[in-house]
Amino acid sequence: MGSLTEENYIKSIYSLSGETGEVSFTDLARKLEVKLPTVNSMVKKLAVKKMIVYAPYKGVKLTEKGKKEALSIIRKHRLAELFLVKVMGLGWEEVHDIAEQLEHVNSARFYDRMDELLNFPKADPHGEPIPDTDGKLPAKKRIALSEVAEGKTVKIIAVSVDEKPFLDLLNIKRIHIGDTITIQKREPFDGSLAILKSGHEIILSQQVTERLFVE
Amino acid sequence: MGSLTEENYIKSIYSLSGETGEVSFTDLARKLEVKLPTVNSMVKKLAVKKMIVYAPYKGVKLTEKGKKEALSIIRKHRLAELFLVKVMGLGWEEVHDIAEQLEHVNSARFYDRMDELLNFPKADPHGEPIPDTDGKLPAKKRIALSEVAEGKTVKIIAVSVDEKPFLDLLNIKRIHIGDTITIQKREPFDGSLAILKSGHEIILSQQVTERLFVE
DNA sequence: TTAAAATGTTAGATGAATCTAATAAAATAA
DNA sequence: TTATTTTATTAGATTCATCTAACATTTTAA
Ligand SMILES: [Mn+2]
Ligand SMILES: [Mn+2]
Ligand SMILES: [Mn+2]
Ligand SMILES: [Mn+2]
Repeated sequence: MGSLTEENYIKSIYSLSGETGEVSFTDLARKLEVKLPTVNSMVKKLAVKKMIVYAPYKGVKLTEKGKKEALSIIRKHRLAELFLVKVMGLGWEEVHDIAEQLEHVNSARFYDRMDELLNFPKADPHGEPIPDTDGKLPAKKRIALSEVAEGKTVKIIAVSVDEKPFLDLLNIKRIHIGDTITIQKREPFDGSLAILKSGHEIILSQQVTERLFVE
Repeated sequence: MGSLTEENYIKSIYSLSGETGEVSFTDLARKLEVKLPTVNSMVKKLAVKKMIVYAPYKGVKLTEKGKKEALSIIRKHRLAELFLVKVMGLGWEEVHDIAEQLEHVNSARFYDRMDELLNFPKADPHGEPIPDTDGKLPAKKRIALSEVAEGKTVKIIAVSVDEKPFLDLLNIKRIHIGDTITIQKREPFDGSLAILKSGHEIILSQQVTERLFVE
């Protein structure tokens, strides 16, 4: 484990990694809300610690060690979020900010007890999978609601954003993980969807449906 | 709220304050495990922030603002300890180190929910009182077991040390908060006590009985 | 295929929190 | 009361994480 700052860099690099695993300095700087030279010097430090591979003017990429570290932090974050919802009775829209702090708590006992109390859960309150202790992530295929054809009935299994404004909107629209919905109509002009949930019609903009995942 | 470092200074100054409220730089440096000049510069900074009053070569003393800040951190620490024991099922000997981290979590919701779930508790797992939201501390008179006369029957209400080695020893001796015990004999040579707890004799050194409080 | 734009790097500075070495003041002991 | 010891202060350096300004490289577009 490195410093809080290092942990946040590792986590951000992980979450920005796409197919190739390469992450640009510009994207990292935006995500972490720091300037480019800051990222540059931190990246060099993480390279010395063998958390990432780095060569000048190439992007940056996590090593196996770095990936494991990232998944360990993500595990703590997601366990904490679920614990805050299930045990402490907080809403799914208010747990992310607390989990951002709890994910840096250094105590295996604390997280092992959470895991036990939650009965070794597989997903967080936003439907995101919880990595196991070895850093294994149960990959589940999921489709964005924005890609689903009219007439289909699907179950909401995850949201890809866990920040308050988005989840506040879903609360107002009464959209939750586990809901079964039917796509009634897709508006060609703006891509918004009219969906049916237990008899009620709900209108969702494309910005929303792109961030809702179903199976 | 200041930085994590500032919070730890405030908390240490509070816990070192005796009658007068004055704390020496030397004591602070020892408690925080830093050198004297480090304390000196930090103290100046806290004085600017009106958390303490400071004049060169005088000790340092918390202002009302500083005292409130200290009690708010202590409240979080003790609520966390009790939560870890009562809700998460950890032992009283392993919660202090985790609470040292949790006390810096910035979230009123997190601590309000703890408080509710624990039913607005008055004391932590070590018998220490939990300050309320306004920073009021229910002062209870308590006597060190080392001061109690032979023959008396008393109830253990608190321990003044919550570090693992001490609590591990109490666990081995089967001494817990709430236990009723009778002082059988005080050994004049070393001040150790033979006590009786539900029929069993337990020998406790003076170093232990000084840190056990009864009523 | 060169000019412009985007992206990444280097140099040098800053603030926070720490240190060591030297010095000053206050408290204690001879 | 003076000398010694303890306690506190100052000066200057270090490490971490950050910044701005200037420069270099790579990518994209004219
Ligand atoms: Mn989250
Ligand atoms: Mn989440
Ligand atoms: Mn404690
Ligand atoms: Mn305690």
